[in-house]
Formats: sequence, structure tokens, C-alpha cells
Amino acid sequence: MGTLKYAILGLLNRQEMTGYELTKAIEHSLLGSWRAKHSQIYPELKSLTQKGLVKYEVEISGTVLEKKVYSITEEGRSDFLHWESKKLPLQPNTKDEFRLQLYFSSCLPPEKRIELLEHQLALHQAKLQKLKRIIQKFDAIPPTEEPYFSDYLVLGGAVAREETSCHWLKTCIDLCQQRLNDSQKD
Amino acid sequence: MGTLKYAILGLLNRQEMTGYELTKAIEHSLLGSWRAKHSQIYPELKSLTQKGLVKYEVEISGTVLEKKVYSITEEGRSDFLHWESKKLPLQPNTKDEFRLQLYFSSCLPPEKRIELLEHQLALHQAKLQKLKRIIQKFDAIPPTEEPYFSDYLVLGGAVAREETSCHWLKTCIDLCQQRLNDSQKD
DNA sequence: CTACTCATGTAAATAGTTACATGATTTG
DNA sequence: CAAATCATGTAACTATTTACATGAGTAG
Repeated sequence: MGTLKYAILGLLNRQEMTGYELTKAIEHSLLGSWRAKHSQIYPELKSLTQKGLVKYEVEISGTVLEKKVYSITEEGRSDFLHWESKKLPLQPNTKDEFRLQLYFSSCLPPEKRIELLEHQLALHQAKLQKLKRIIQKFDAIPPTEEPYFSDYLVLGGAVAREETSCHWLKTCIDLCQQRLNDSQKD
Repeated sequence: MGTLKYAILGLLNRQEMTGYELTKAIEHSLLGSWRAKHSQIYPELKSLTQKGLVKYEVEISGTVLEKKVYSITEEGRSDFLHWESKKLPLQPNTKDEFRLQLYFSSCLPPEKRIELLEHQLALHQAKLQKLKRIIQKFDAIPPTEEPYFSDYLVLGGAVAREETSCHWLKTCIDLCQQRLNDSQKD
């Protein structure tokens, strides 16, 4: 682990930022590849500063408000680049509460199981629409050297995953429904 | 959160088990919907026992070795069933170290990025094969009331996700390669 | 002047991993 | 009899979440 470190270093490698901006960037720009609350980011920045991987300068915005603008150091950059070119192991199975619930769903009345599946389907469909609206903003595939090219790849993966989720949920609903109808015919 | 609780209650609702067997069941039978080490499971069992949601009886295996065979109580069952029929929110974006790495990969030489993608592809292909071997053991779709029916649904989802991952990684490789060739032609 | 966003932290609790620790039983 | 698996735990550390706490700047 210790991945948050690289999320921060990677972002600062592109552009200097405040802790607040890092929080927003992880929330929105990282396209769901990582997440962290500000309460985790500020202490991490403190520790990275102590280790000499990042540094900051205080800027005054308005008349009083102090902002710490963080940037990556040479040491930080070389640490980041080492991680960036490393072959990573397969990520362990994702914990997914709904999948767990579905796994145990044979103890539910058949209609209830379908209800839960349809609820999840609606949620995933909404998310898929949201992602599609974002990806439609690319009017062409950006050049490989551009950071936008990676954005495009990662976003494409997110869309593909949501499409698969929707398709899978529909298949589950169909299977449940089909068998529900069969039993009602008897 | 507190999902581990329901993973345990759900398994004990099907069958009584020792902590050791629960550990194995979460590792293998849950088909990747949850995971936990024994060092998390034993304390959780202790706490569930204190809350009266599970109970255990000591069995002697061989001549000395004591096993605690856990079973769910009525209170535990009603707690579990309440969770089991609850509409769950969309699960937050999965943290994925490789996706994060790819997101920052525009700072790598193009060949290196392809190398990382191919490494991931190989890992996902191997996993897909493993899942396919498991799903092939079902010679028909089990009846809805059977626990095996849920196994089948969840497993189907896992296969679909791996297929999507492989397809997505191949698309990424193609896009990178295509543009690499283009630039070499110049 | 009010509501919203910018801005930075800490505290407490829960969740999860890795390492430590031990010993019995079974299978080859 | 050696190796693998069964069996149960604790300790220390790391990661993450939720809640607490505060205050400035900006736009309507």
C-alpha cells in the first residue's frame, strides 16, 4: 500500500497545488482510480514534507488567508517515477457490499431479490450516463504524450465497467423473472 | 460499513462453522464479494458473541484440540435478514492502483506504458481462465431458491468483469501501439 | 448579509494488514 | 517423521472514515 502517496505525488508532478485543490483533484480528476478525504490528505502532505518529497510555499489570498501551495521535489519525482514504471500485481478482489448481499439472496422472497437488483441497475445506469456525458467531451482521441490521453483510457475503462455492470444486472433480473413466471404458471 | 459482520452472519445462517472454516469460506466461497484475514475474523466473532448475534459450542477434535463451532442466534438472524433486504447505495469507486498508474502514464516512454498494460492483461487473462473453469462446473443454471443460483449470478458477474478488463486493456494497448507506429513512420 | 465555496487542520473511532505466537492433526 | 493443513488467538501498525473545529473570501 501507501498508494495515496503516489496519487499526491503524481498530481503534484503535473502541477503545484494546495491541499484543498488536491482534495478536489482526487475527488474529480482521478476518474475514480483513487479516493481520499481531506482529513487523510493533510496529514499525508505533512509526512511527505517531512520526508522531503514535497515542499510548500505560503501564499496569501485576499488579505489574511494563508494557502500552502505544494510542489514536488526532485527526490519526490524520482520516488514517483520509480513507482510509475513498476509492474504492479493483480489487484485483489474488490469488496462489494451489493455482491455480498446478492450472494446470500436465496433466503429472500423472489420478488424482493428482483427489487434489489432493479434498484442497483437504476443506480448504475445513472452513473453510466454521467460517465458518458464526460467522455463525450472528447471530440477526438488525444495524442499519447498528452495527459488527456491517459484520462481518455481510464475513463474508457470506467464506462466499460459500468456497461458491464448494467448488462450483468439485467441478465440477473431476467433469470430471476423467467423463473418467477415459470413457477406462477404451475 | 460493518459489512464483515454480515458476511459472517450470512455464512453462519447457511451452516454452522468454526472461525477457521469461516476464514476459508470468505476466501473461497464468497467468490470475491468480500475478503478478510483470520486476524480480523476472530475478534469480530468475539464481538458478535458478546452482542448475542452468534453463539458457539466447543468441540474436541482428536484428543485435545478445541474447536469453537459458531452458529447464528435468532437475534443474529433477524439482524442479518434486515440487512439482506435493504436497498444498498451505489458502491463508491473502487480504488485501483493500476488505474492510478495508468492515469499518470503520460510521463512514461510509450514502450514502457505498453509493457505495463501487457503485464496487467496477462494477469487478468489468467484470472479469467480460472473463473471460467469454476463456472464450467455448473452444467445448468440452478433453481432460484438454491444458494447455488446466487453463486451462479455472482460468478457470472465476476467473469463479465474480467472479460471487460481484458477487452479494455487490449483496446488501450492497440491505441498506444497504433500511435507508436504512426510516430515511427514519420 | 447570507449562503456557498475556499482553506486547513485535529480527534476519535473503525477497518484492515502484517507479523508474532503456539500447538494439534492428518497425510504421504 | 516431515510437511501440510487445521486451529486460535494477539500485537503493532497502517489506512480510512466521521465528526469536530475554525475562519476567510466571494457572489448574489
